[in-house]
Amino acid sequence: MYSKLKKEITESIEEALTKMRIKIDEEIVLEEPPNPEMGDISSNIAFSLAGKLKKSPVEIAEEIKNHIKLPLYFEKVETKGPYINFFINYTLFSTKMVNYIDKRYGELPEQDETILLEHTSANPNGPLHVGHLRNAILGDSLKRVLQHAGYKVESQYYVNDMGRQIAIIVWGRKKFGFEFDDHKKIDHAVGEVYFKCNQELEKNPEYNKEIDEILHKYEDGDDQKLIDSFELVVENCLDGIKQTLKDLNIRMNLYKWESTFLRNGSVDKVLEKLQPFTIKRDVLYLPLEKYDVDKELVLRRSNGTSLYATRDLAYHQYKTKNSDISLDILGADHKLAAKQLSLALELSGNRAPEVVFYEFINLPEGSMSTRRGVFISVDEFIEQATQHAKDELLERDMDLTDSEIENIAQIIGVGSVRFYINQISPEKPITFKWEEALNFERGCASIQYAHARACKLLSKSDFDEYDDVKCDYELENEEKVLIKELSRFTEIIRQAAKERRVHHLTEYTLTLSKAFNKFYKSQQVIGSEHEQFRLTLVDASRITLKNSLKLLGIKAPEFM
RNA sequence: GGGCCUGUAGCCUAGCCUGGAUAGGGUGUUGGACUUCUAAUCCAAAGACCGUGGGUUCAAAUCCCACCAGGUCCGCCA
Repeated sequence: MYSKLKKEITESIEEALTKMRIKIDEEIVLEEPPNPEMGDISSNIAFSLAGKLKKSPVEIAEEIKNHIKLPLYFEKVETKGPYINFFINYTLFSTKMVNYIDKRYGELPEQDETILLEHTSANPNGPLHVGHLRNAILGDSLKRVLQHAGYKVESQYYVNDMGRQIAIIVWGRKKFGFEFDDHKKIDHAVGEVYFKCNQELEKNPEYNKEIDEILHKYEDGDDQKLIDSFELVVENCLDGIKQTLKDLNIRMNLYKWESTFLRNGSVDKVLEKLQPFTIKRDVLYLPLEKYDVDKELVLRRSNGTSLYATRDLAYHQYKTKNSDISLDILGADHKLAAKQLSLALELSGNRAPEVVFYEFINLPEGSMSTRRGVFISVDEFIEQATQHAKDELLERDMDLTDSEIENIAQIIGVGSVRFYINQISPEKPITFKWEEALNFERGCASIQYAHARACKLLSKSDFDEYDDVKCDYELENEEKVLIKELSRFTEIIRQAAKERRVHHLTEYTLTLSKAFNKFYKSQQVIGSEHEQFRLTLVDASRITLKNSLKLLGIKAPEFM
């Protein structure tokens, strides 16, 4: 609705300018005045016309104001210096808003395009750690936003089963008899073996030859026993990872194994298409200096085996065929590789993916590494966050059963984990500190709390949707602010979907909950003479809060 | 050395694409509000030469250039 308000203002300004016989080329940009007393929406068009008309902006603003026909939902327009400020007619607008918001609020019209969104795709050589977390949460939240914005989205996890990492584990299990510890969650047990193998490798780098050999054999695909042992490692580890993803409210549509593309011949097909552009020395490579990339892309090793990039090329060819948009979530360290991949895809007649990059999450003492066994696992992070929430719940002594406490603590804990990641722009590096990550006040919990408060109010009053509620009084400031925030929801989703940036929504949800909490604190709902309207407003807030949280992959408890 | 990213109160962060009014939040600090729909809340105070220097502009956190600091990439790893 907010964008509709803006559109109406834009049109009325254009109309005024036409009356004044002024033509403009640029788009009319609207903004929000710094203070509600100055109005709700404003235009600074007078500035840009000043040079052209050789008049002072103040004069121009005044003149435009005098020609303006007040749009619907507005009650006043005035100038303040060079600014033209519009005031919303809240009585009218609020009536419209509260009746407009229903449980599908924020959904945009269906789009024709399907998006194949690849995210997480962590190597199955250990549990997900906090570094992977950013990929998973950014990816899943983006999926939710894009779906809400009308796209058909399929999420895929690209399973890297042909990597050196897996070969190392297979090798270590055979050579040293390392076994997965039954007492541990399986992905953690795999990670532990991986760590031990690497210690052996470090002691004796000669072993690397044995690993190359294993890798070569796996690629040949003749040794069924070897294939089985690769699959055992990968499947086991993946089981653990899937559990973690489930805990995070993430469901993948498909797990696509890297080896598929080698075994079904599509790797060879891509290489054929690229053949005119490649050079064969001892390796097969694609030179890219022409395209401003200094580093050539190696497609086959001198021993004839393929590389990650080769198989990824085949995977992206599959994406080209099976979707309209390929969207990848990648760490910023993959920027060069992604550029090479994109060029190779275009040369082979395929589509380059859109990529959302994010910077690393490091520990204060340095980067995380599964190989060195230095990392904080996502499981541990969730556990700590949940424990923190549980302590808080117990302290409030709310007469809940044990299972209710467990359940709500989990919802709050996971929510805070997701919120923590979503709140920070992806291009910003994060140094992970427990005290910051576990600090929920004013974060996710305050949003969930606002939602729970709304639910409680509605249940206490036996609220049952009223038809055609009318606002027939001068609203309090807190109500106006809340209404305005509610109306911005759709525009935020549109923007987040378009920019592929979820964190606008995080910011919005926080602002909305703050507006609701202020309203709640300052205005009586039940028993007030405006009870009917206010309850409807509470319900509209409840829905919008719930939908916003849902898009962030966060559950909204009805009490806490 | 070259490419990319980041630099906003003690700490964390939004705003930068698309330049406009007093740089928005949070945390921490100080003070205040539960006989009133849940105080994970609300109110108030203090705290910012927007990394530095130049430029463009009526107007720069925002655009351009240079520099400084941190991160990252430049594997026949993934």
